[in-house]
Amino acid sequence: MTKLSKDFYTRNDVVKIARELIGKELFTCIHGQLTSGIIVETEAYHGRKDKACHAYPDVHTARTEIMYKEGGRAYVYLCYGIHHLFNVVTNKEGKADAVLIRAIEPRYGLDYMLFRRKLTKASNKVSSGPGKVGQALGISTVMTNISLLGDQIWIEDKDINIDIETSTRIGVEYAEEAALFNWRFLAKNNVYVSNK
DNA sequence: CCTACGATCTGCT
DNA sequence: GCAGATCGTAGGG
Repeated sequence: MTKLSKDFYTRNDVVKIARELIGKELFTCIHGQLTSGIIVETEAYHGRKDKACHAYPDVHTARTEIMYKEGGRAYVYLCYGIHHLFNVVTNKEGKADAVLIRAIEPRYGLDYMLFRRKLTKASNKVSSGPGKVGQALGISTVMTNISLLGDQIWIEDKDINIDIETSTRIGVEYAEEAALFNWRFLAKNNVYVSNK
């Protein structure tokens, strides 16, 4: 088994982890249904130091409390009332770092992902954006805080090598200087990365 | 209690 | 290209 270990997630460099997650395979097994995809787009959010992060400057609420916990768990929240966005919590307890998974290239269980997405034919519409990833993999806010070392959501290293590009993060124009950080990572020339 | 708005997506023009 | 959907979260009264 090549499942990523707690040591991978608890390191003190969320930007590096966001880059390293490109090319890893994200799995969910929900109600017995196994689905997976290669991660092709991520964004790093750096806790209390990052104006784009929900925990900035030191916000402790029922929602954000999950990000302050030890790395290696899921942070899932509802965006625009509709979309369930999946993040990987990283670093030690108290830091509130997380990586948003923005796009995957489907691998296992494509038919079931199409069903969840209410689509009939395969295309990049299945998983080319953070809301789509959540829906395709069956992830919802009730799964926030679950361990990534368990058997519902986990990530495996398949030794895949991918050319990586960087850019500024999407949808965080309000975050002043933090909006300019090149903390978005994407697989070069991959059709499953999100638009814009 | 009440209000404003968001780490988005879709459908229509 | 743009408006509408849709509701939990956070902050203020």
